[in-house]
Amino acid sequence: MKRPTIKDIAAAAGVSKGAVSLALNGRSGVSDATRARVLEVASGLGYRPSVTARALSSASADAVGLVLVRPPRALGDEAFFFQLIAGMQSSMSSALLLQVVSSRSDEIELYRRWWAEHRVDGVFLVDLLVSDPRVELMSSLGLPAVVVGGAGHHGSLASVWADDYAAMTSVVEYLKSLGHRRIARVAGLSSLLHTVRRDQAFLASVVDGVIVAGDYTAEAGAVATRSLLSSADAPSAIVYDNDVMAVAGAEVAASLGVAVPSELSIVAWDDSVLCQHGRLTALSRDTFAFGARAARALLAVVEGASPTDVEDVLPELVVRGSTGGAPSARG
Amino acid sequence: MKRPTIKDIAAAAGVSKGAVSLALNGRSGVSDATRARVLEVASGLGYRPSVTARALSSASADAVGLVLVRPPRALGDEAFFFQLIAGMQSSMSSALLLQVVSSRSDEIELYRRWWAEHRVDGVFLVDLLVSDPRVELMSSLGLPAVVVGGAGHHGSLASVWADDYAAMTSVVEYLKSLGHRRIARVAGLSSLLHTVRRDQAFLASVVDGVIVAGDYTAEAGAVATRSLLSSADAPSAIVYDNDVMAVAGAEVAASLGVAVPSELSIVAWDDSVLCQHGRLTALSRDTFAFGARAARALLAVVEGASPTDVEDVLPELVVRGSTGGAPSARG
DNA sequence: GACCCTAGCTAAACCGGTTTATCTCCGGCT
DNA sequence: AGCCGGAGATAAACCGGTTTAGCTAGGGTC
Repeated sequence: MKRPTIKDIAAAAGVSKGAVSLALNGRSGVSDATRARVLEVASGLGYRPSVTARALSSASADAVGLVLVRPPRALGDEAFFFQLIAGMQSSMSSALLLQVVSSRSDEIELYRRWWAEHRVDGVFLVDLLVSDPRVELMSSLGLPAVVVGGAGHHGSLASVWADDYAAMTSVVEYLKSLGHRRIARVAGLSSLLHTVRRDQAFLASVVDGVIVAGDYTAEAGAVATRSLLSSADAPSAIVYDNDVMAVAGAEVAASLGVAVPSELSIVAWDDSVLCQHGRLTALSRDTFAFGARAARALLAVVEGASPTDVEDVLPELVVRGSTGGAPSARG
Repeated sequence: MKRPTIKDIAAAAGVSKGAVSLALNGRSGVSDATRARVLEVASGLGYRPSVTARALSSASADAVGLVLVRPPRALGDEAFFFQLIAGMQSSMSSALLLQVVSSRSDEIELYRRWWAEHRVDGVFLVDLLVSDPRVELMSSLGLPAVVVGGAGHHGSLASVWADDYAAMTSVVEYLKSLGHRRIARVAGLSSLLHTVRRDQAFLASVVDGVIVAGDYTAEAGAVATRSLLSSADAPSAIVYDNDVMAVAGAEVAASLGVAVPSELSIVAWDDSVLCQHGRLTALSRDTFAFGARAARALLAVVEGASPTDVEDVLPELVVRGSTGGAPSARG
């Protein structure tokens, strides 16, 4: 069993390969009559162009790429990425070439390869680093790319981003309005750009703050929480950088006999089923829509549009049962 | 900026394209001296073969495919698939071509296309239907494939599967040993093969059972639970087909004032952070390892090994706080 | 009627590999 | 000396498209 090629169409329609190519791609150079005949023959034979062959002659590859740098085991728990991918897919007709690698250098190498082989039409850049070599790489390669979730304005690349600074400020202001003074932040990986942004915003608006490093795992959330709550000047509120750490923190608090929210307020960054069920106040954003927006931005760039910065709507604070007035403010 | 091609290597080494190809692929036909020189030149120039071009001449595409049929929005909540994908990636050096489509016919069309274009070396088949046309399709196309999570023994295809029948039986036996007689099952999509298998096992081992259809969403879990608990002969135990429905069910029970586990026992199929946090008794399997196993099976088939059936370890029942003795058995 | 243009098409090169047919040279055997 | 065989290499075809150069026929212009 073999699928028809452009040669078969040509033979069946009694024209040359070149004419078939022109006809199928809607380009001038063939008469309307010929075009019609070719199209008819093509659909009659169930013809589908081979993206592989097409990519070889430097046209579209009909796929976009996404490389994730991460220990694979850890990936499965991060609903964020799957939501994002699902959203991307919803706005793309092409396929997504996904690969998980373990080091940043492998990632760079992979992007180079994909580019050299016309394997993808463009790529998404996620987990932007503070000074990310990929931005420069994309520009020099001329590979269409969109930065997802950076801080906006990355060289000449398109980007889709959310204002983490403003979001963090709003969270802190909310906690301050409840009377909290000593507030802790359990941060994400410090190499990531958005972590730094959130750190900055946190320190700028907080009265008496402390930042503990974390890595998005439940373990990190538990360890950080335990150390914070057992210190002499324990905070009355903790802001976690993701849902998994927040839930782990809530459990540690419970096990230490620290009541939530009367003695400790908890806020999670990124809402999820986990937060909903744990009744945690969370900073919610529509990751699916975010992914869809990123996909549209990438497709636009691939099609030659000039790169734009799209700012996502500000995440919304969903107040549930895990936040309340500061202990001292209640007397 | 342009990457070196095989032609550049040939020119630099002073040999023909063909010789370079033979040398690089370790095939006979060139002398050791020539081979060494070619390899040296190639690595000196940082040469990487183009998978695109290679795929065109009917060799490896260096990618495997996975098509998910699903409304994209729903996808993000299914941690199962992301875990699976993460596991697959951990055992593969090649990329994964992922596409989400909305209909079964689109899925079939996509597999045909990918095959026709040598775009993938093989594919994973998930969500196997009761009588699935894809099995026949893969055989007729000669496209290497591995059935993931079916019932084992699918035509001539390799498969990686878990014994859902035995697993369901063990769950029911466990509940029976606690004194439960009237047991309900909130099932998954009835078109899926494993749903049917679980239905059969459930009905075969239960004393007084009832099955309600669901679709893995929290809404379905809530609706089913509400209707079960408000009926005249409410069950004393419910087995849900996934974690999301189980958690939703637990919340409905709480809102109706039905105590868990004293008045109602709950078991979830597939463990997750959600179950851990909700203290739900769950049937746990290592989805990540499952994915890794599937990837290895696919690679083996791609490399020409004869298809094998790999049975995964039996899911293990993790007993937490949501199951206990039946009300009547306690007096 | 000679000339030029253009529409419409074909032939051929090209993309970057693999594979096959062919050609040359050298050594061993009788 | 003559013949055969095989190693080592090259040229060329091929995969399935795109793209460019070139050819032909018909119409308009002077």
